[in-house]
Amino acid sequence: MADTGTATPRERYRAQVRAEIKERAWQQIATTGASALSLNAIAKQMGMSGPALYRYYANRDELITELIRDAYRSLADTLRSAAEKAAEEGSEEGGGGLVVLAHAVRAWALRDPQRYLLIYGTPVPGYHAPDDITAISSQIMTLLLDAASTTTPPRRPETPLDHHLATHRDWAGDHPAPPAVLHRALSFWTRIHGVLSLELAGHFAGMGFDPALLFAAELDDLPAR
Amino acid sequence: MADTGTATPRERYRAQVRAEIKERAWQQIATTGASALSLNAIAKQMGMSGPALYRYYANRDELITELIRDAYRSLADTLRSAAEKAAEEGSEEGGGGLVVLAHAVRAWALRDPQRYLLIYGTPVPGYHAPDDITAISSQIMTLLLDAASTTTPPRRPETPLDHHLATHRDWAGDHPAPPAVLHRALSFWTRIHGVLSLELAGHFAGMGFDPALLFAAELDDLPAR
DNA sequence: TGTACATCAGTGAACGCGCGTTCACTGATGTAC
DNA sequence: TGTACATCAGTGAACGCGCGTTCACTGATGTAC
Repeated sequence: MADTGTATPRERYRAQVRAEIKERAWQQIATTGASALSLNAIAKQMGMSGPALYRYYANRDELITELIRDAYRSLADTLRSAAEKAAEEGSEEGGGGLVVLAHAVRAWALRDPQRYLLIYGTPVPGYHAPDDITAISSQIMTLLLDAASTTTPPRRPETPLDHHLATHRDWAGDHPAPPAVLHRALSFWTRIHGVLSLELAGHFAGMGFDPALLFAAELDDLPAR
Repeated sequence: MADTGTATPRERYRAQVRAEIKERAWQQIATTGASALSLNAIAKQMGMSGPALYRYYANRDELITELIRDAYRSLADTLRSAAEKAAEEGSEEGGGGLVVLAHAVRAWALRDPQRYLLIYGTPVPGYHAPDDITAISSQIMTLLLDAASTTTPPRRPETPLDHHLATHRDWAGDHPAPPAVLHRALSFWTRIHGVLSLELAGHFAGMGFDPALLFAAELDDLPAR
């Protein structure tokens, strides 16, 4: 996919088939959920026999891992470009870059709900993610922290959580954000997820209100402004 | 279970076995997730043959339905008794009864994470809940609305969400709560779920902070106070 | 209190299914001289 | 440009497994007279 220029025809073909397998896998996840992902079913859909897939993925777990990796990467890319756009426009009204980021996440999640749920939903039983995936997911946290930092410093008394976060900030790595910003980023993340995951899981169905407005309202009063 | 007094020995035995089946089912769900629930495995654990379970549950779906029903009922009971306790103590500091309710939900969820996730997590693929379950889940919403009503009326300008909720309140039934209270109840629900579901799904693992403090902080600035 | 019958729990065999995965093999595609 | 060989995609058969569910049957428990 990346450098098709230097690739041999065989390599190009391989990449193509791998891509199609993933595409079918996403379709299947969208209808039956991730835990029911079946290699044989994918092969049948592609007009191949089951064992043929083992030329492309060592086993089922490797395929799922690649799907999760792709999902994380796609989300990180989406956030990155949204952050850049926010920086260019210099839109400081409201919650700074965070609001732009939030709507980017929401759009990304609604475009393909199962992709969001594969990452942030109930974990696939018996599956454990490899290390490089946690690395990408911490990239995402960094993007959130950057965006949360673009607002003016807090003008509020220190909370117990601030105090706690000052010394419990493994997840922030060496990011220079102060506790109030860490709090802001965590609130941002959990509130977005709260609305989004209930919406995607269908828990607002039949309730009669527009989730988009609740989503926006939850962003309107993030802490530390 | 309810009236063992008037029950014949056979009825009592039946109820007992049904209860044990459910107990084993919960154990199984706790380790492998709900989508992997297997009747045969439960039977084996109980030292019976697989088909024997069909004396007690018509099929797998009926068992899952009962588990979900029990979970909803248990949550509703927990909320109800927490609300009563809050009313007795008359604890109006902080967020009124909502804070008490929130901690009741959190304790309930942590006691058995998979039970919470069975209700509010990613839906079990291919399963659709019967009507009486939505009835219990709307009881829960009513309890939230009651608790959200115990605080003083809002002193803030009307938001777009308030405006929207004034005419989009199917879920509130004939509850007399004004839009600001509806907003408060929805925020309460989604924020609780945001922190709790990420925590239960293990997404805070390795981040190094205490989810309880974030949970408390999210309740500290609910809207409409 | 004892006998005849009905009810019901549980068994074992069986059906059909789909799964992940392995293995030996065929046939096409690319590579080296 | 042509031949000999290596690489690699894909097949079909097979293994072992566990699943939900049905069915005819045994044996114990309760009920009616």
